[in-house]
Amino acid sequence: MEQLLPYLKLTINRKLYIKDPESSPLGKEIIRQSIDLINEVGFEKYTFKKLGQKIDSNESSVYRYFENKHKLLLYLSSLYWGILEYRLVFETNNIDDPVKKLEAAVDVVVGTPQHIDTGSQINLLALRSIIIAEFTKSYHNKSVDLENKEGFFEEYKRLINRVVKMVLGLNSNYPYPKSWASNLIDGGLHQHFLVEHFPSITDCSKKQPPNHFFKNQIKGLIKA
Amino acid sequence: MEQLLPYLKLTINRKLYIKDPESSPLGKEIIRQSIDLINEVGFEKYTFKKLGQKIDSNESSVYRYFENKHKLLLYLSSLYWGILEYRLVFETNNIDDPVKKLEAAVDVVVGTPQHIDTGSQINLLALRSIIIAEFTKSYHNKSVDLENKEGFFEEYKRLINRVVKMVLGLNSNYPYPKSWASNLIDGGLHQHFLVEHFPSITDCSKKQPPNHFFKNQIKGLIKA
DNA sequence: TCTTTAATAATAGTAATACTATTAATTTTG
DNA sequence: CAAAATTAATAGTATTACTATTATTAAAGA
Repeated sequence: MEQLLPYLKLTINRKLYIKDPESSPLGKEIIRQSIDLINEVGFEKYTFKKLGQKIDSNESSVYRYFENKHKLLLYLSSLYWGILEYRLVFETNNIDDPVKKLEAAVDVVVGTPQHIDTGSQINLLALRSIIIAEFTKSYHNKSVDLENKEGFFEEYKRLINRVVKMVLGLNSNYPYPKSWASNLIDGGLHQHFLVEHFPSITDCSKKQPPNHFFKNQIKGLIKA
Repeated sequence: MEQLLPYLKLTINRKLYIKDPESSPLGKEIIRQSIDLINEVGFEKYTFKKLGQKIDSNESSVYRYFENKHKLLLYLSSLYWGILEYRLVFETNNIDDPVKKLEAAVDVVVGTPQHIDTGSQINLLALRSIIIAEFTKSYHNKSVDLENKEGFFEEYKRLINRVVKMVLGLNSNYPYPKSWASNLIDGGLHQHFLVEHFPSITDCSKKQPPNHFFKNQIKGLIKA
């Protein structure tokens, strides 16, 4: 199992929270309901005040868990990528054929999220919607480099590097394994977004989801 | 010349501005200096007040041109995509070989921006930096669908659809021409961002820029 | 040239946001 | 059961994204 399980719970960078939200019912409620609220009103209109009301608690109580909403978004993102990493390793572990392995990886990484028991019950579909709509905002700012140094994007990068290995397992001479993998993650989110909001510039749809588009590229990868 | 030139100046949606910034020296200064200022401090910290000071003018004067900074970002984006569309048509017009044509398209669309005379002198490299860092924010919000209906993303979609035609010119049976083209635009920006901030998850660099990565995919497109 | 109009500048003000600080009430734990 | 930790409630601050009003300057028409 590639010593993975210890990650899932543990790797969310401690600097992302003040008090571990997994350590109390209020903390878990903050996560659960933040996902719903951000999904509902969007990250810009989401405030700790509104969240406090929603969870029958208080703005200042939320601030005891998270320094600010930006950090909370980074936390949710890490959670999402962590869950995907878990499923990625789990679901590709026993596949030997490198093509099938990468196909399975694409399905995990850009396909519909499968439920997984993470202790607290979170709405994974809502979480993915948030990631699709808001993840880019978490790094498109002037403090990326600092926050990257602090390790706030480790889960994200680790996931990508797992895909990179699978691409190389398919064709060790392919010159763009990292770009292909990072484009898979980012592009997967983007195609999902287009299906919802800009259907005229994507061939993907509910019936032909984004993972099909990327799996279609795999044969090209072998020869490249 | 595919009746293109009339576009460039004219197509920026009138609803994006209150008073056409091209219609006065102050307006042109607003655009020019906004590009510099956003590039410098980031879109979040960019305010009309700061801009007013920078151009030795006034916050309220800026508001006479743009309803808010979100509209200004949409304006700058349309300007950028409009310029690319112009160059795209111009530089691929005389190429018959569909592979070479698409390669040229990729170079225009994700390569380094070439200077073009747009009347007012704008810093195209700075504008591209803004697009790389901020364009996704212009549609990742709750009003996308409305704003899309209003035509605020026409330049963007038109550019993509021009690339779509070239992909189909190469292989009319390829099932994902739109997704490939939209992924080219979005993924191109993303790879540029990675080169600057997350070099560990991209194979691209200054020497091996993102357009190489996408041109490498073209052969796979023919057989797909 | 004078006058009207339009464009711009200056100032002030408002509602909302993203917090901080303080104190009070409640829970947990040793 | 007392001390410590957690949570709730309230208030306050700096900044932002505007709106409104008035004053000043420039341009354009008669």
